[in-house]
Amino acid sequence: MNVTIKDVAKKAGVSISTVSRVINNSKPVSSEIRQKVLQIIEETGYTPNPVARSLVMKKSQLIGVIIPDISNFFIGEILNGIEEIGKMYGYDILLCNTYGDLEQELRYLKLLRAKQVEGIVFMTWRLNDKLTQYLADQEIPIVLINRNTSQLEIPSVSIDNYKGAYEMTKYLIDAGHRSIALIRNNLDSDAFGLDQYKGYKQAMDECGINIDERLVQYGNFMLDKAYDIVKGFIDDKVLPSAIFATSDVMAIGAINCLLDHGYKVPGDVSVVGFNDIKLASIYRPNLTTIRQPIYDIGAVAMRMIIKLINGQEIQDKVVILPHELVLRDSSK
Amino acid sequence: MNVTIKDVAKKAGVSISTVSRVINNSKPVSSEIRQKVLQIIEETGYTPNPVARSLVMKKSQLIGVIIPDISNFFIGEILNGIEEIGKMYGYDILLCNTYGDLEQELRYLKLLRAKQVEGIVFMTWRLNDKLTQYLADQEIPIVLINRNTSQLEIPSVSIDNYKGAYEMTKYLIDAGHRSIALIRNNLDSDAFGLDQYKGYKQAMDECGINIDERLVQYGNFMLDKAYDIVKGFIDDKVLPSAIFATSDVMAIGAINCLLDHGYKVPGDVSVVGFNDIKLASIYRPNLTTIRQPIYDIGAVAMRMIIKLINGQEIQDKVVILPHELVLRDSSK
DNA sequence: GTGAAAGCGCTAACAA
DNA sequence: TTGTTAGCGCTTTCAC
Repeated sequence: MNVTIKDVAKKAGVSISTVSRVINNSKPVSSEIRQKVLQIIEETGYTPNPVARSLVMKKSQLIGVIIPDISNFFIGEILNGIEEIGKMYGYDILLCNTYGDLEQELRYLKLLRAKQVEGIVFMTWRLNDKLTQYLADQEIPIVLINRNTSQLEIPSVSIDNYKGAYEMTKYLIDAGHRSIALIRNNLDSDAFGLDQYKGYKQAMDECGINIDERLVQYGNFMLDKAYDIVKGFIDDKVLPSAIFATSDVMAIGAINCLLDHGYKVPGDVSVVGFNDIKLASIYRPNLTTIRQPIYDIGAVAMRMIIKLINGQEIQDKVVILPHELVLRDSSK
Repeated sequence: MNVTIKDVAKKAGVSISTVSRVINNSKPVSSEIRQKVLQIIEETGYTPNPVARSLVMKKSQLIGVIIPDISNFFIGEILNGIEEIGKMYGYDILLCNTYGDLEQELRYLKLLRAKQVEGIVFMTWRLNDKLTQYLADQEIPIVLINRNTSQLEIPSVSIDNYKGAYEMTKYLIDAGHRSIALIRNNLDSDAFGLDQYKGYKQAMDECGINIDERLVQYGNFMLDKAYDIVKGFIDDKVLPSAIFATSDVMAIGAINCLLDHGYKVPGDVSVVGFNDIKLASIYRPNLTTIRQPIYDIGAVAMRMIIKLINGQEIQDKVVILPHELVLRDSSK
């Protein structure tokens, strides 16, 4: 059996309230007694039981983190940010992997509340109205990652996907490309995917380039899917001079396909990505991409949650972090 | 305020014990009453408070997972296995990221016990005697990942690193290579690194090949480090015909360096890795490597912990999963 | 400044 | 089969 507050009180010859007071510094305690208690705590190696504490205080020092895929390169980096800030403030992380399944997401949202988590960092591939509404209705703080729900003002942190996609497309156009494929995700309910599409369209429109609908495809974040799409371009003889994939992983899928079929990148086709995950600069050719401050996204989200938990004021509920066009070797 | 067992009892006109019984199926309850209670639970949306439950039962349905780096490619895949099995058995995961720091590891080990986790899955880069002893002394189940501590018989799951390294080296030798560099990790306290070295040495010895000590270097799992090591080979004009890196990431670092300096892989130098992370077959050239069943390692570890928690018998405390030599395009 | 006692929401003897 | 009651380990009034 573990040592409890009772044991400490008995050994110190005081009441448990007194012990509680010295642990929490909640009320003045005469310094002699305080010393004595501290000494006993030291001797016995007593640690307050967080579960009991949770029960009475309805607090847990726990933050729930709901994500669609732990092994995803992008998410791993975000988690680092979340974890580090959490640790800094003494919060632990209850991790929930949903595989993007709505059922799971709702289940976890419920479960986490039951587990007395004090806040939730939520990330999903697609955000439909039902989910948004549900999130908005929660009484514990929730911060969304990578999705801004402009209407309902749920706290969120992301980059400006519209601008990012616009800049990338503009760069490609300025480099002389006229036929530019877009491999985007296939989730229409997904605000950021839509934003990216709008950015692409805007740039194309501004420059008076007609969008060839055959070149706008849904890749659904998957490497293999992107590979197949490019294979389709090749088979259909509509291979563009540039391919813009809205995730680095899809860009790599595209390049792999081109390489496998004897095309040179960027010699024959320029391929660019989005996110700048670690892999983007590991892979050869290095990926031209839009850099998101991935670690910071996690860190900022966590910082927000903690502020929210403490009832601190936050200026902007919707945080937009800066992005950056990174030119590397996969495009020209 | 949330609805509690009391509320349900009152509304159903029964005692809280009865409610508890229908929730847990712990004792027979007449079916009329059961129906009534179930109905009220449905109506009110009542969920038992796990914290209160934890307190009284000293159980939490929580398993602590201590790992050195969430964003590591290898670990992400392991976590998938852990998570999925955990979910299957109703366990949640308390995630702890240590960055391989011993202090953190010990701190978390303590913290997790205090949080009433029922078991711990532990993974670290290096395992010294102090830590091993500490782990062996814990009274809650602990399963080690990727390290087998033969002496103390702590439950663990990994592959046979000795054999894996032996087979890989043998393959290289059989392919005609005589100068084979080994880029290993630099942690001598680390059993599996040592095993890998032994496997390499054994194969070399058997074939009567002298090991050129200049070609055995410490890469510490880091891509950049491996890159620099190969740069060193080039500068020192001791470039071997094959490089065996004990992690895929290091192998990729090596290849990148070779590519950047105008060498062909595998034309000029064969490079092979270890682990077979997803990246190994995404990267071009595809990596020849030793495949570990990464997902399974996590899954099996979790399954073991759960058995241990339930006091079930487990045949082998030290589980060795099968590995496999995967021939791809980075070697010849 | 200190202690007694109530209670957080639940489970599990023990009675009935 | 059901209800009463005593805790689990802690914080927090409320007296003193």
